[in-house]
Amino acid sequence: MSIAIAMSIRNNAAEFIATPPHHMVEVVGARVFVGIPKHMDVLAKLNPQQRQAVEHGRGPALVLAGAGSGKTRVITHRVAYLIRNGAARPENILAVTFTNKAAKEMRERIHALLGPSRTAEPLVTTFHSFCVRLLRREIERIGYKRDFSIYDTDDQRRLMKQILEDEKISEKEFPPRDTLSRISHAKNHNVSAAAYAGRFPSPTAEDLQRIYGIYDGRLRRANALDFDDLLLKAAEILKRFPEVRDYYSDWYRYILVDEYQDTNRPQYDLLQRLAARHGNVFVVGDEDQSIYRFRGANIQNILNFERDFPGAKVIKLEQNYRSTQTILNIAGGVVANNTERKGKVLWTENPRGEVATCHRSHSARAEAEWVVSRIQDLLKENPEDRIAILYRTNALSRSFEDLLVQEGIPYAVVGSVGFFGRMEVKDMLAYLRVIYNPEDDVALLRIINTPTRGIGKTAVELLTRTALDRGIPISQVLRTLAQDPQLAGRARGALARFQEMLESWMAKVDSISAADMLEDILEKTDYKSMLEDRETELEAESRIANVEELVHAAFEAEERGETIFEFLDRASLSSELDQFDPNAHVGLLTVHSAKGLEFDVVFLAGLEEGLFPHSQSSNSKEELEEERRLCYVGMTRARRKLYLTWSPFRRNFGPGADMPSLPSRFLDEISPELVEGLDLGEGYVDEEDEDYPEDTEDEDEIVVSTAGDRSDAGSAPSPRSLAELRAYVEKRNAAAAGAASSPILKSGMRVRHPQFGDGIILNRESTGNDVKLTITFSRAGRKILIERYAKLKVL
DNA sequence: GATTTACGCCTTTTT
DNA sequence: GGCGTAAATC
Repeated sequence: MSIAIAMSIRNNAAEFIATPPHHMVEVVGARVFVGIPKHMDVLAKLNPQQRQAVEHGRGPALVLAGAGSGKTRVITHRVAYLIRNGAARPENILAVTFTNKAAKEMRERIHALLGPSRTAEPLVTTFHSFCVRLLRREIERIGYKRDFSIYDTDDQRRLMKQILEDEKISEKEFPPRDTLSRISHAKNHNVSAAAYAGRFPSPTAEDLQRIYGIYDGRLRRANALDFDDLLLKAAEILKRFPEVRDYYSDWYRYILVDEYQDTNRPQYDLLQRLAARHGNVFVVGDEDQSIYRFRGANIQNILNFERDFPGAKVIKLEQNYRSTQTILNIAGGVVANNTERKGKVLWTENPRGEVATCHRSHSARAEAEWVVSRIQDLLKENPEDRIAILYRTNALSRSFEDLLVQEGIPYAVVGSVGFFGRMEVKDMLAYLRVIYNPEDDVALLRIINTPTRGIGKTAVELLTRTALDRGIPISQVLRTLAQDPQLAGRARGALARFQEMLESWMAKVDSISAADMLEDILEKTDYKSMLEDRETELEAESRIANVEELVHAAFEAEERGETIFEFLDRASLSSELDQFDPNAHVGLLTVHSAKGLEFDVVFLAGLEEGLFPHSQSSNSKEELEEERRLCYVGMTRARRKLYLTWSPFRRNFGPGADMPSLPSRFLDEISPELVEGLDLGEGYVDEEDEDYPEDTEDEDEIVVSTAGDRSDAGSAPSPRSLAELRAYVEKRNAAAAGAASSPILKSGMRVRHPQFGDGIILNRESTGNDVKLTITFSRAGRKILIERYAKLKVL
């Protein structure tokens, strides 16, 4: 019966939306947009166009906002304006972004505008997060249970591999990644499994259609949704249940959308339906920054907005506040070569600024050396600068990272596996998922023998086969099989022990917190000892620390009053970009992940034909235009100075690997007078090459002192792989942070916390590996913190 | 069942 | 060149 208990709806995970007040419509019905604004401060620092956008009344509006023109500013100010003028109560405003990072920033800025004493907050969130919230409340209408799981790409891949195996389909013929991306593509275009072959004819369409159908069926049976489903199912509910649509549409009277150029079909449908009752859709976007076509983003959404939302007001923001005129001219000159655009010309009152610098290197290594030495000079001159190295593909980060580590320059990188993507963290979360949604077969298979507990391949096959034949979840098969006398004793014993463990956790589902549950899982499974015998000490340490940090995160989530599902949802929807430290002085990231960010100085690296534009995205005009927009996005991240680097002799793989590369065509599209060093891009071999002997840097190889410094993170690195390199950096940083804040804390001490402010330690107790501190903060009240993670400063 | 070796691939990826 | 997966070993 434990399964039945676990399936019952816990807490009030779904009660995220307050009941709408009866007088809501009256509030909104008042004419609030005429007359003298009572709150000039919200409008004060806006230019006329921004102000016009912020003050827009009801009905659809499209703000075409060029790079650096105050896009976020317009949205945040408009939210504040609507609230201040009484046009809407905070809780009736919905602002949607694409990234958690953007949502967080927006929330903070709105908060700053409105001040603290608000009872309700506007809902500022991502599309996916919004859908999850809606689904946790409404999904039973379409036959799922409220405690559904969210399948990330890794889960999807596991499921797909399982399906291919069950169906005896070769992975060679239908590579899981590829197949999934086709399915995703279909979903992003609102094409169901049943309609697949009709809409996307191809020699393998029939097979794909079948696989797609099975995949969807399996998801449903696992009570699971993939990322695309989150949008699709939410949109479906709003379509099929007009009363639900009207409820949400009445509730969210004002809808604001950031980065509208990146919306896809399901997102568009969602907006249409949410706006059904009022049409108050205020979207901000820039067609020149549409760079997610490959993920289903439809640039037509922004190009056709006026057609789709009749009577839409269109406002252009063309004044740029970020960059120098030179940088704008460079970027503008490149993107002007595109045809699929509405056309904007950015201008700025900022100074003309320095010309950009183009530099050609004889190898990737030399490129990195040049860039890093420039960075050292720049930081010497302006230590407060924030500098970014941007590149088209993640593979390019390696040479820069190597050198930055060697030179001891701290940097932040997007592109490694984020916290919630770590194997050990995912394992732990999979345990939770099974406990809270026992139908989640993918999660169950992930942990059934992790750590190993004698449930081998044969046992697992028996389980999956039976589950498949009978159309029931594996957890149910497990219960019968664990008691089946026909099963060999040893296997049965292992299954029974695992089953009992699950049973005991499921029984506790309503009585203990996620953090306690995780602790219990760690203890019963002895998970940490599995991590202890890893190849390197460094790896084991880092993995164990991650597991502990997860427990801590669950603990903190609970402190904030989050439900277990809110915690799990956040884990599912978080990305490594969220962890990128925007205050780092040197940032390494792909141009894609740099969108929405800005830096004082930008190095745009790897500007070669085949790399940028990428050879695999140069097959059509559309693809090439997207590459060009990408280049535009990269260039416009820079405030003050832009560096462009390329190398004809980068080691590249695939066909034509040993051919020298030509400089990127985007370099040719820049007016020569705006860039120094461009002329060097003419040929790929010239006399200067003699000045660059290969591997001049051998003497820089720092010899690791061998005298018992194994635990010392200060020793020079000799890591082979990127992962090792990053683990090393992580440890070095942790060591530095630890050294800076290692005073022994005691009860009665006054401390300062970065978020909670000043407080006094009431109690300090050890619990196993952790030291828990009870602290009363004057501002934030009483909190319980883990000493290791709380970044406390003794006062 | 775990560890080792071989093979094949190789964009971007807000969620 | 390096990584992840898959068969091939111990």
